[in-house]
Amino acid sequence: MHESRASERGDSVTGRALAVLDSFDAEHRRQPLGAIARRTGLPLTTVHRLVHELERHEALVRGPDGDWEIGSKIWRLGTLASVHVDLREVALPYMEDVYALGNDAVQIAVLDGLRCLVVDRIAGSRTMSVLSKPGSRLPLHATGVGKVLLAFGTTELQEAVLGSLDRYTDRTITDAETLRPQLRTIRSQGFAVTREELTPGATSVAVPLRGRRGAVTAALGVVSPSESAEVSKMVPVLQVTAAALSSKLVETGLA
Amino acid sequence: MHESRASERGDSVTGRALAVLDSFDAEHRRQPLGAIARRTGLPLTTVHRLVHELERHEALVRGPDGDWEIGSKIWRLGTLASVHVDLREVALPYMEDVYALGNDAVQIAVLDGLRCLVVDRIAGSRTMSVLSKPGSRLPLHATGVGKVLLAFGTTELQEAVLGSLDRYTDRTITDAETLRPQLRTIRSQGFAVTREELTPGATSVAVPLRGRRGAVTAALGVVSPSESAEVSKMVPVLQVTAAALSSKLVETGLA
DNA sequence: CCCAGTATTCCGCTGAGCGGAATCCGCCGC
DNA sequence: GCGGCGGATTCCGCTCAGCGGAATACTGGG
Repeated sequence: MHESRASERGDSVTGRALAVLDSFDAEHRRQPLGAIARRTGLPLTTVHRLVHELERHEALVRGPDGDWEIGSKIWRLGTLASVHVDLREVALPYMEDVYALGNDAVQIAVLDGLRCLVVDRIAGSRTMSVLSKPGSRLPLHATGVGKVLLAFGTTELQEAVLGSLDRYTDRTITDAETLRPQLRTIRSQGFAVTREELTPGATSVAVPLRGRRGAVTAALGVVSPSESAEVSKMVPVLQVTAAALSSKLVETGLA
Repeated sequence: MHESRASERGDSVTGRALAVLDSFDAEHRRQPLGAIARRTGLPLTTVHRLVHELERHEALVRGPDGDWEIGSKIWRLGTLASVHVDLREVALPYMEDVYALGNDAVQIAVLDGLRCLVVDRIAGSRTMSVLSKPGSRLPLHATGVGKVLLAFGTTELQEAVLGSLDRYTDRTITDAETLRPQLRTIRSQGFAVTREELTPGATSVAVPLRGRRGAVTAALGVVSPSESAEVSKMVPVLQVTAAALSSKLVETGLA
């Protein structure tokens, strides 16, 4: 299926270079040349030329074992993105405050297609290590922050997500008719709770963050071990923080 | 001087696309098309084609005002870079601990050419707001973390940096013969102090972080208002933390 | 040494990329 | 409303940068 010239598939050099970068993810942080070629579907020679060109411009670096990985130039450019500047940088002190109040891991996420994108999390050395890392894309229906984004999302989003609900634990809600009223409750009560729906042993609580025009643009949540989770304590802390943070986000211009 | 075809300047499409991305920095986070063309030196039409291609692949986004900015795809890819995964993610809990002990802003940095690259910093809502943001590139000779990296850097690095020492405040050391013995002291005592050398009112203390083979690969520092800075208290906290963190960094493979 | 897998090099071919020029668009001042 | 200006977009003939199959080199394990 990869027998025709790249140009016959209507892609540009820029597109192909970005496809190379896009072949990297958390499970494929470091890759040999052949793996990149296989994952992109591009001919080996093309990938070979592209990775070397990307290396020349510091977008990729090559480790001592010859494997390729994303270079710090990309990271540095990424710190200019709105998700970093307008959200993460603004939210971080507030997340610190939430963390200081309960020593529970704190995270923020935004909507990204049909998933939520974890923007950052605060986790001291004593908190849960299962917490998803920045850059992770999580299911909307099985995480606190995801449910918030889903509940306050468009009808189209909800229908698309409810159309296929994957299972992660035996607590995951995979029945649309069970989840739909939950979303309505989340909307009205202004917070979401998930109990071991993505990860065994982890309970999370999340609230919406609003940007300009009051639109829900992100979600703030905490994740705790289920046996020590204090939902009724977490909710007011999160809601007060979210109100202050939302004001700040309006100021700094998050869309 | 931009009259010849791009190809006559020996650059590739990939290189030019990356030059477009590279035209963005903290002072030019959002740019109109013409500004990108001016800053890259590429013809307007070329830039026009490239930004639209980059937008197609989510590397750039366009704001409501028509200006271009870095997209979250780049940010997400950046979270795969070693500086993020192997350093920042590992160091963050330790930085939290340092912060919790003194409420002073904490930062980590790595060497990047002849400057230091700020990887992250912890600053609650009550700490100094002049602290440099992730992705900032600071002078080596005028910051605590920078001096550490310089002191433990190669002779070539030191000579290159000592060759031109810019002034930032009236406290900045711009005389190589004053700085050189300082670097030796930093090496032997294992920490660096700067007092208002980059920013009026800010004192910073920093210590080295070591990766594999004991090489200094990063620096950990705190920044406080000069009137409340307690250097003699900060140093042991930083050094103990750095020892623990360095062990961790060896484990996780930071080069 | 042999083999298999991986990375690199080679090179004739051609259409993707080039960019100056023309056109369109939006905003502002009169 | 009009004109001017700055910025963005479109057009299109031209050509060499990019293409990728094939050959070659390299590396590691048996």
